[in-house]
Amino acid sequence: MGPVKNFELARLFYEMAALLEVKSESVFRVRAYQRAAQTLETLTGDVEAVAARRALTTLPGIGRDLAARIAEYLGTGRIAQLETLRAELPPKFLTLLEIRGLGPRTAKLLYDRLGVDSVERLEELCRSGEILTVPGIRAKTCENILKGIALFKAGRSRTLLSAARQVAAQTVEALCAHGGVERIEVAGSLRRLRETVKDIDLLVTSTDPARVVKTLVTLPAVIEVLAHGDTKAAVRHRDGLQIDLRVVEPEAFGAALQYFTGSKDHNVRLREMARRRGLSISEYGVFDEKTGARVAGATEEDVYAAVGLPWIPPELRESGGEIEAAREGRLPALVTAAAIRGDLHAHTDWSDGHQPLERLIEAAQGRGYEYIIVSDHSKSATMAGGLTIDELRAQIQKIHELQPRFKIRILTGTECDILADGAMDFPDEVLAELDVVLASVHSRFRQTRAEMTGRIVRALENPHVDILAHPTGRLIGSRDPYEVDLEAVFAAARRHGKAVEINASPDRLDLDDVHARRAAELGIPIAVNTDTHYLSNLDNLELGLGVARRAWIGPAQVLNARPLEALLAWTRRAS
DNA sequence: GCCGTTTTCGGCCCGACTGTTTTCAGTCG
Repeated sequence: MGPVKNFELARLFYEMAALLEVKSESVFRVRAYQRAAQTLETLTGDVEAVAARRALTTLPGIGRDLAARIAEYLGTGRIAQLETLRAELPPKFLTLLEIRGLGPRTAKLLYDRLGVDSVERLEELCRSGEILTVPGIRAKTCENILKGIALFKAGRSRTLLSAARQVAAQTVEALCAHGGVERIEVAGSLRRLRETVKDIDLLVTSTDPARVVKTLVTLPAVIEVLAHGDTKAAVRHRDGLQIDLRVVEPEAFGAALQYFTGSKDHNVRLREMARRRGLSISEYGVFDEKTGARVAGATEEDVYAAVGLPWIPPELRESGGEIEAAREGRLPALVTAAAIRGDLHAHTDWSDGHQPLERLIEAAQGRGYEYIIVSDHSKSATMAGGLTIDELRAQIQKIHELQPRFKIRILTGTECDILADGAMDFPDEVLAELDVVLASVHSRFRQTRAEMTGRIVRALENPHVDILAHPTGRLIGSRDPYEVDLEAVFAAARRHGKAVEINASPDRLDLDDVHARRAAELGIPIAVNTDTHYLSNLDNLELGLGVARRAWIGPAQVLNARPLEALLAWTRRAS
């Protein structure tokens, strides 16, 4: 898969940035490495291909020197400068920087003075009190470091978007219930719909700021107050999420919303643009540097307009080319829920779903869909109650009987296992009886990269297969993607006219944003499916659409945004 | 280390809160 090298290099550049920061190198030099890492992380094409075209320096933030480092890595698998930097510090030193509240300065100070080289050693020194011998470290700092260590040990995992959305909704409701809130919005990575988030950013206008801040810090679900000022508070929620609250003036709300939505890198880019125009942007507004007059700030549209840009959807604000696209008037029109005409991945109690066929159909019709698939598991998926051929045929018969009672079109289908050798779990003549065939991997996850890639490519060669479901098999936070060359998989999908799925299950979100963007750029139709097992899962569509929007995908690229007839014409295509 | 609709040199985003400080550095977002 092409982006593997992109990500490897991004990680190495982040590491170099951290090492340089510890060495007290120029913050601008550090930032240059961070920006290059960011560029590599969001690059949808293959960095090796860019290097082959000798076009590395055309990438934003990558100049002569960093291009040379990239070329060095692609050529030799090493970066000499990085190895020199690593040699100057103990191997586990950088993990110290993952402790909240402990930055590069203090970590280096503790290393120089006391030889702190690991989290374990740091904890010993805090507990023994020896750390207090270091100038500038007193009891409070020691206490904060111990808290940070506890947090670090408790697990550094980020929270799933779906869970964070619930906490955010509850918190908003609680704040509104206790008065003082005029307007409240969720900002941050939650608003950008990142797949996981680390904290919840809330933005409020208020007639009584102190009251709102007070409400937050005293909420029963809050287990720790991290900061508590006049217009700002930060607390830890009992489920581990940090919640940051800011109270702002109405005339600055747009500027504050823009600022707190981020991403940080997007904002830096925007502020640089502003500087070049003699403007300065902060969370309080856009200001003329000469006169100090506020020129924008009430709405986000104003803020972007002040630097000559159209409003940019939050999902795109990842410094992945959106500012250039905005400047050139080629921002995509992103897919919305209104464009979705049906769901192409759903289960019933015929396999491992929890609702009868009829309930699924009613619920889908109730959502205003034109069509709903019934795609239960195939026979080899025994754990998931996969259907035998006879059962599948009985289900098809049942669907034909039910159809006249419903306006919505019920599509017959299967989520058919791709067997270890790439054969499909149902024979071709059975697959041919279905409207839509999903193919997916549910077993033998540990095959080699070559085996897994060949397995999936073979499945895509089957003329009856329509959609590759959850293409990488990852479960966020619990199971890594299986080893697979996605670039080869996408090439096969394109060659054989198949679609790939964005699976909207909260812990799947598979494809992810970067790979979905790549697939869509290749012209592969994208199915945004919920993989519903419980009826409430139909609401997960929003999460899948979040991924699609972050992948710059418009309605024309979404398979299940097509009208029924167009969809059926596509599934009946000659392969 | 990067970059240019003020510049190929001299800049590089902005502010709140905390803890340890008599004026500010570090950290975070």
